[in-house]
Amino acid sequence: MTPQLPPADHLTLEVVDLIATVVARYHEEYEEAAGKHSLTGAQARVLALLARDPLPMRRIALQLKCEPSNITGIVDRLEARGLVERRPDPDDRRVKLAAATDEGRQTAVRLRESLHFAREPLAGLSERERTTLRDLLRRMLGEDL
Amino acid sequence: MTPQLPPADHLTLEVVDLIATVVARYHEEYEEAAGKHSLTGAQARVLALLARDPLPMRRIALQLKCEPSNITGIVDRLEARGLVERRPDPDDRRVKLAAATDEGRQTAVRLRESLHFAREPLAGLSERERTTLRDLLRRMLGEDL
DNA sequence: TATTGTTATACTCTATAACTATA
DNA sequence: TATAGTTATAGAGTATAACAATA
Repeated sequence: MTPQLPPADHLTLEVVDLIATVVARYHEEYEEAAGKHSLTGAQARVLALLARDPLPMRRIALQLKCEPSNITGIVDRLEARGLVERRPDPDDRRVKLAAATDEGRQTAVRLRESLHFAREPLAGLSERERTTLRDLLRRMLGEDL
Repeated sequence: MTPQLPPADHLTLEVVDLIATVVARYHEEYEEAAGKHSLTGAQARVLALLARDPLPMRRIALQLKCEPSNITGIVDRLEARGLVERRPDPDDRRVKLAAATDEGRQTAVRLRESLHFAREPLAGLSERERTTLRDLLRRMLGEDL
């Protein structure tokens, strides 16, 4: 069953609305930044993941919360552009490890640098305010961080 | 040119990371809530818009920030399910107004009620904290609200 | 038998360009 | 001629089901 919630007061609805705006703004900027590198959002997310560590295809699907069959195509397209490569896993010959190439890592870094969202607006807040914001967001998100 | 930003400090990066988590969480819940009503995310967003007011196709595209040609298909599918209907605009015969049906409005209400995100976690904050969060988010988002 | 990655299929969303009917 | 909505098309993401190789 869906948990029952008390009727939301005006203040809560206002905060929910602000969060929805943040979400919309964040997504626009992410897609725009990806587009500047001729990447789709999904490709950019996978590349950002692989820039940290090589991962089995299955693990990528878990991170993106989509079916493993979809990852095949996304990695195919990244591989065709030389940003990612597939390597065998020495421990399990069923597994393929997707890994970012040097060029892929460079692209990931430039992508992250072009993602100004939240960084630019946060510059308008004092350190004390940013700390408050951090603590409130942490409590909102709960223990599972 | 992309505006130059000072190198981000640890605190700022942490807040950016928390916001990214909020964004991811919000999207998961939105898609899940839409799915429970057999709607895609795009269909749910359009339905939510039309539940407030009838809109010309063009205006829907502006709100969703996509090409007008895409709206045709989305409204087609909502119309096929009886959630939305197309009406002529008496003032301009080129324009078609998309409007939610009674059933569409009911679905929109249930959709919004099943969107617990941000409402549930916010319940853990005091009114004073929610006010602080609201003010900080407002300042982050700037004047263009 | 179970698991990993892939293929095949179908649907939706997306942008682009061409078309129609109005203005 | 300009605009609103549509159609046609192609590419990408998504889920489902079936498959080969490996465990």
